[in-house]
Amino acid sequence: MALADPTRRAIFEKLATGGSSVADVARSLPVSQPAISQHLKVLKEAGLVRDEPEGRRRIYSIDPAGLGPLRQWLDRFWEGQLAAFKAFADSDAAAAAGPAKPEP
Amino acid sequence: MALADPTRRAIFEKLATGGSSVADVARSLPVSQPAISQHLKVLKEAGLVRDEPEGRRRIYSIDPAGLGPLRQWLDRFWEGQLAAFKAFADSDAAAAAGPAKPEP
DNA sequence: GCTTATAATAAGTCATGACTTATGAAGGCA
DNA sequence: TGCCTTCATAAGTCATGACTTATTATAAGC
Repeated sequence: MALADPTRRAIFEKLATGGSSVADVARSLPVSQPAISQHLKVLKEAGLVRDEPEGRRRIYSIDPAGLGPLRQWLDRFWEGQLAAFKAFADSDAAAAAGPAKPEP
Repeated sequence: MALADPTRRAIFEKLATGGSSVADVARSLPVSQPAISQHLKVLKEAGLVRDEPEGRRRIYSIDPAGLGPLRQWLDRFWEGQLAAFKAFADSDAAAAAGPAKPEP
């Protein structure tokens, strides 16, 4: 998971507010510029980020094409949780704790 | 993030199909029993899993009380993505690529 | 041409954490 | 009580990866 690292999530959220140059991202975080470049490389390979040269700078921004697969991934993940909840609802523990939700 | 590790996700998904003993989980994965116990400890501290003694075994299962916060976390996270998408929709790149979604 | 700004790569350090084997603790059963 | 099963903890190994400094490449301005 490319978004497991907190620094990478911070970079991602920073870019969520709009495209930024590498130096701009580096200034907003307590890490060096090469570290930012390395993180951006990972994010780019994961399809979550795109870059575009602008003069001698390079503007990074969220890649909207990557949001779809990410969304699907999260949805699939969450379906697992719902299945788990259903398994719980059908279990004895649910009866003991009191039903939090009526059976559909 | 307690679910960053793939082994821990496998354990979580295993428990999503129903409560299991530690040995049962260990049999379903190519890691030793102590490793499973250590992972379960992390998941338990994260509030994602609960345990209950049953005889000399210990049954672990998804903690439904932890699903709410997890859901909120995912939702907040995804809101960030939507904001990013909106930022993209308002940008020049969106105009160049063609609007994927009309402005609300 | 040369210098400066910006970003990527190289190379290496270091902490984190996932895993192992060995051992201890506690419950069920003869 | 002693034995066996089940799980947790201790202690240590080892790989991964996040970070650093140093260097290289490309674009802009003199």
